Amino acid sequence: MSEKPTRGSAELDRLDLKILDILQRDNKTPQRTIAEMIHLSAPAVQRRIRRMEEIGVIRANVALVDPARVDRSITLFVEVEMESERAELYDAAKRSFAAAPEVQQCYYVTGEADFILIVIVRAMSDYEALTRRLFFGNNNVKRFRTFVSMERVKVGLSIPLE
Amino acid sequence: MSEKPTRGSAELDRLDLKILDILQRDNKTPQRTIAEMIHLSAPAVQRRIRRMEEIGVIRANVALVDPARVDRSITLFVEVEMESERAELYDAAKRSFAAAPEVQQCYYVTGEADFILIVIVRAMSDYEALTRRLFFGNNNVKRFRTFVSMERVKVGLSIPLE
DNA sequence: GGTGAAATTTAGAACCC
DNA sequence: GGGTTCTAAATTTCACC
Repeated sequence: MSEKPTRGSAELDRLDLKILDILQRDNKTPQRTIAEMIHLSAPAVQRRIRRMEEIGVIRANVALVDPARVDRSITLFVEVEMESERAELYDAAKRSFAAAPEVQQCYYVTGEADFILIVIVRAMSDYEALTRRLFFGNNNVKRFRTFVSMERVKVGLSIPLE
Repeated sequence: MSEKPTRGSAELDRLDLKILDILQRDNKTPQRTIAEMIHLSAPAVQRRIRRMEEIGVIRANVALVDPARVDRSITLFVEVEMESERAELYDAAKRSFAAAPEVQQCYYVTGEADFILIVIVRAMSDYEALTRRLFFGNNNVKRFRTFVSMERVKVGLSIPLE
């Protein structure tokens, strides 16, 4: 896990965006096929992909798993409001949230809450245990509100590119 | 008296879960390497992956793109509360939310809101335009609250397995 | 950025438990 | 039914222009 030293070469042209658009849908698409789609040669496509991986535009290549099919059917959203705004306490909370495997995503936000967590668990009892650990076990957590997902209307993890 | 093993559907054994655990981190991992890691042969791994793709356990294989690096740096969370609970109106709202490219994820939830949206835009002006389209343009939207992400503390790529 | 050949990976068939 | 060893096809990778 090394930091990326913001190269000046982080610019993406239209062809790079087209490649990303394809890989966001299916990163198993052969470079040859991509090359035909954007009128380039396969090695040129390969070089662009490698560059985007190196500079961190492409964070990872992953398989998306349906939570319901692996017995992790419950998705929850949690708004967390903190008591004190001291940086050390915030950082401690961040670390504890990020360390929990049930916490799939965690964002520090502005608005009527301080953190928004997306939690995936097998059963509500697992969530109850998590709340005791993360929230009731932290004096700096003033309040939290939970929303239980009943339906994933849209799951797209891809970012709209033009 | 024969038991119904419900084979061929969604039964996953420990080896399947181990494979998923690997592919969720890096789906470019060669089958050969996976095979070594879980002490199996490459074709066996290949058959298991193919099966999990066919029955929908693996939803897709994608590249994860850093929004900030493609000039889509603003992530927003929106709680939407509806006026009427009529199914037709809900479905219409679902469709309009899902159809918007800026809406990366949409969930139907229980709690003090009806929908939670995760929105990614280039600039706040894009979000303002989106609110006019989706919320102010829909009489059935009673209220919505927006949270602006200031930091991605944890970016959930994978579902915790095991 | 393009062209070609080599190396790696994936896909498939035959066989065994 | 699932696993293993083999071979063939496809893809990625790396020389070079």
